[in-house]
Amino acid sequence: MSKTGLQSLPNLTVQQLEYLVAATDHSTRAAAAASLGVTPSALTQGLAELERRVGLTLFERHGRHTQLRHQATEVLNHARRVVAETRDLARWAASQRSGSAGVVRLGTIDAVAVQHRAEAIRAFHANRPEVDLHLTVAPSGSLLEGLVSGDLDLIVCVEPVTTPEGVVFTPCFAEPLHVYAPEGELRRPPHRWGPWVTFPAGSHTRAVIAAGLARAGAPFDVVAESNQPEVLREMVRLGLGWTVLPPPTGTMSGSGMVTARAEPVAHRHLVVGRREGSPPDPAADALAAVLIGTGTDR
Amino acid sequence: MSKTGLQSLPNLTVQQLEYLVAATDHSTRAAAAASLGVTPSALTQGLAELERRVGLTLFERHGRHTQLRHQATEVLNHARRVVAETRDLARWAASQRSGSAGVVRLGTIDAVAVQHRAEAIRAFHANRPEVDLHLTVAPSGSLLEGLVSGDLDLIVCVEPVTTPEGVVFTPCFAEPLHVYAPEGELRRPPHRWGPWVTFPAGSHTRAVIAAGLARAGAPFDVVAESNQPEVLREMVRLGLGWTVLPPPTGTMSGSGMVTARAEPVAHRHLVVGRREGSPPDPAADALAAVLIGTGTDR
DNA sequence: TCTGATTATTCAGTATCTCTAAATCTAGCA
DNA sequence: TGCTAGATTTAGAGATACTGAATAATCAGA
Repeated sequence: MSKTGLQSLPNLTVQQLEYLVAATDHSTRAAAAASLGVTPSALTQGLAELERRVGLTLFERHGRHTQLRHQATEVLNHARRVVAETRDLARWAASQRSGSAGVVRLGTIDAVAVQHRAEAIRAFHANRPEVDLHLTVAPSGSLLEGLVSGDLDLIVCVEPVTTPEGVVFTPCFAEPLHVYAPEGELRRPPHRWGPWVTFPAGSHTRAVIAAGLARAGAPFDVVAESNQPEVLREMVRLGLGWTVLPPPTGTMSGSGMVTARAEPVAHRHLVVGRREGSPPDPAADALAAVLIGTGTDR
Repeated sequence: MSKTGLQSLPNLTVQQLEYLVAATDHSTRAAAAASLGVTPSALTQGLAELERRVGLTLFERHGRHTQLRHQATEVLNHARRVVAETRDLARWAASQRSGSAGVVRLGTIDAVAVQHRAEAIRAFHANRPEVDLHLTVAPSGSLLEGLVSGDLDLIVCVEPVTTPEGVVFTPCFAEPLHVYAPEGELRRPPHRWGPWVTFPAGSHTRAVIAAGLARAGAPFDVVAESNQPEVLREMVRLGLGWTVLPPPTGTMSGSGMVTARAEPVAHRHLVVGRREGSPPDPAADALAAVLIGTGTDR
C-alpha cells in the first residue's frame, strides 16, 4: 500500500504556482524572487519541486537566463488560473471576515418583521448591500427549530419557558399583552373573563398569556385558535370570545374592540437567539446588534 | 517587512482542497479519510489548517458529525474547480511524459521532407494524432540556428564541418552527390570542369561539394548560386555551368542534363540534431528514432 | 584571455509543516 | 451509568521549505 498507490493528484501548492507565474513575468529570477519577497534560492528550489511534482521539465537553461519550454505553457495557464481564483477567494474570505459581505438567514415572528424591527431590518439591508439577507417569518417554535437545525443563523422570537440546549438568547425588548373583549362584555371581573380565542397550543405567546391570566385569576378555556393576530382580532369583533394581544398597529386600532383594562395582563419578552458556540459570523453579529439596539449601523 | 506584508495569497495546497472535497462527499470523516488513504487525524489537521489559511470557519459541529457551514460553499466550489483542473493537468502531464502527446517542432532540409523521410514523417503524423507536429523546411544553416535558439526541437540537416556547441548529431544516412554538366561538355578531364552553379556560400552542402571537387582535382569557380536544386538543374540545362547535386527525383531525371561520372564525387552526410542536454521529450525522441530508422512506430 | 559583475544553482543547517499512532474527548445508545 | 464509534488532540518522526553561504556559469570590458 504505497502512498502513491492510487496515482493521486500531485500536491501542488498555490505558492509554487505563484513562483511559476512570477518567474515567467520577470526577466530574471532574481527580480521574480524579489517581487515575492523570497531569496532566489527559494525560487529555484520551489520551481524544482514543482517540476518534480508535475513530472515535466518546465525550464530550459539558455546561458544565464532560463526560459520556459513551450510544453510549459499549459502548466503556466493552469498556474495563472489557480492563482487568480485563489486571489478571488482570498478577497471574498476577507470580506466575509469583516462582515461586509456574507449570507445571513434571519427568522422572526410576524410582529418583529412587520412592526417593531421593520425599520432596523430595512436599514441593515440598505447599508450592507453585499450581505445576502434571507428573512423567514414564522411562529417562535418553528424559528427555534430552524435555528437548532442550522436552517437559520439568527432569530427573534418570544422567549420560551425552557431554553433549549445549544441556543443562547439575548433580551431584545418586552411587549405588553392586553385583554380584548367583545363590545359590552368588558366590565366583568376576571373570574368571568372568556371564553378565549388565542394562539395554538405550543405557541410561546400562548404560554405567556396563560401564565398572565392565571396570575390575574382568570380562567383560560380556549374556543378558537389561530397564529394570526388579525384573525384573532376579527374573531373577537364577531363575538366569538376574548383574546389577549399586543397593542394593534395604528391602522387597525379600536374598530369594534375594546381593551378590558388599561394595564397589560402580561408581557411577552422578545429575544434574539443564536446557536451556542457558533463560529464567528460578522454579518450575523452586526445584524444581531442592530436588532438588539446596540448596533450603530450608520 | 513581515512575511504577510503584501497581503500575499494563502498557500493552499491541492491536498487540502482534496480533503475538503472528500469531507463533503462522505458522510463521516473516517470514510473520507479512508477514501484518501490517510488517517482521520490527518484529515482533521489538514482541514483545520485549511480553515486557518482561508481565515474562515468552514465546519460546524453538530453532535457527532460536523457539517459544512453555508459560508463554505464558496470555498468548496473553489476546491472542486481546482481539484478538477489539477486532475486534468496531471492527466495531460502523464500523456506528455509518455510521448503520446505533445508538440514537436521539426526542421529539415527540403530533400529530407519531400523525398527521403517523407513517408516516415507521414507515418509518424498518422500514428500519433495527439502529437502536434510543426515542420519547417530550410537550409541546414538556418535549421541549426533554429535548434540552438530553441525555435526547433529536432532537425535533419547536412552535417557541418564543425559541430557547433550545444548540439548533438546522430548520423542518419549519406546521400551521393554527382557531377552534372551541360550536354556535350561531359568528356572533359576534372581539371577542366566548371564553371559551377551551386548552393550559396555558407551552405553545408556546398562545403561538402567543394571538398569533393578538390579531392577530384577540379577547380571550383562559382558563377551562379541558388538554394533550390531545381533552379540549379535548370541553370545547367540552360548551359550556365556545371553543378553537383544528389540524384534527381524520378520525375525530373535526364531532361537535357547528363551525369559526368557514374561515381559520386562526394557524399553529404545527413544527421539528426538535438540540443545537447535537452530535457527528456518523449514525442521528439520517438520522431528522432523514426527519422534515424531505429524507430518502430507500428 | 583574463577579470569582475551578475545571475542561477547547490549545499548545509534550521524552522516549519504534516503525517502516524496513541490518548482523549464527545455524542448517541442500551 | 458504561459502551461504542467518530472526531479531535497530542507527541514525536519524517518530510518540506526557507535562509545564507558557497559554487558555477555567463557576459561585458580591458
